[in-house]
Amino acid sequence: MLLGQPAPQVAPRLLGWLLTHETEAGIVTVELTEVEAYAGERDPASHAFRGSTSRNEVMFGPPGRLYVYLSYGMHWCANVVTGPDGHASAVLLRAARVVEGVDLARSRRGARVLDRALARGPACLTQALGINSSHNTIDLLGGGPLRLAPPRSAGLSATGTARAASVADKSAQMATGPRVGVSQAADVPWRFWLYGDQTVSAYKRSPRAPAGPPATGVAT
DNA sequence: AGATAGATGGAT
DNA sequence: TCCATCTATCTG
Repeated sequence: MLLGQPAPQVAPRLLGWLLTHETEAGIVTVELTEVEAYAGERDPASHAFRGSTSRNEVMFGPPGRLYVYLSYGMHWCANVVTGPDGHASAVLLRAARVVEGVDLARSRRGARVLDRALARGPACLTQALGINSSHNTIDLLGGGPLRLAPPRSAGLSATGTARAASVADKSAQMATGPRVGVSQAADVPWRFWLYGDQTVSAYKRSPRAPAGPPATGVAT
């Protein structure tokens, strides 16, 4: 199972995956275009670096669950928990394209927000989907109102070969670079995004990060 | 107990 | 560039 692997391995493969939230107001589905990997206890930038707390507890559980936390006291950010049960790794969902429910997403984000900016940025993404703290620990693979699924192109017959072909296509357009807003371990290229995609958030290096490698590079 | 940095986004 | 103002952690 893909999500049972460490976050740096899972993150690039989640590009193009679909996240759907169905509520009484309607359905919004997004296609992930930008993610970041956080490797848990061994990663100084991870919320789990200093062990389990009431906030990050879900990260230590089984993969496929959602970790929602409050950022800077006002924004919700969402992660997909990865790795085996007991290992706290997660993938932060940074940006996505709204592919279903554009009107509902805009009603949550603001009338004048451009389509491509509806879910551009981790907090915008959760707002467009209507995700908040009440969704923390939800199983994204459990067939509930909030679900994560592979790209449609990967398929109706979700065979290993079909999925592998889709991932290969994605990797051709994928770029990697340092994580955004992270001062620790700023040298690891654990941000992954679809190269040239207009829904990817603008790059900003942490003001405290040391000088490092170039911000972007197309993956080979 | 108080200070502060942080996986931010939007207005000025 | 500044503001809003939650959490976990560090400092006195």
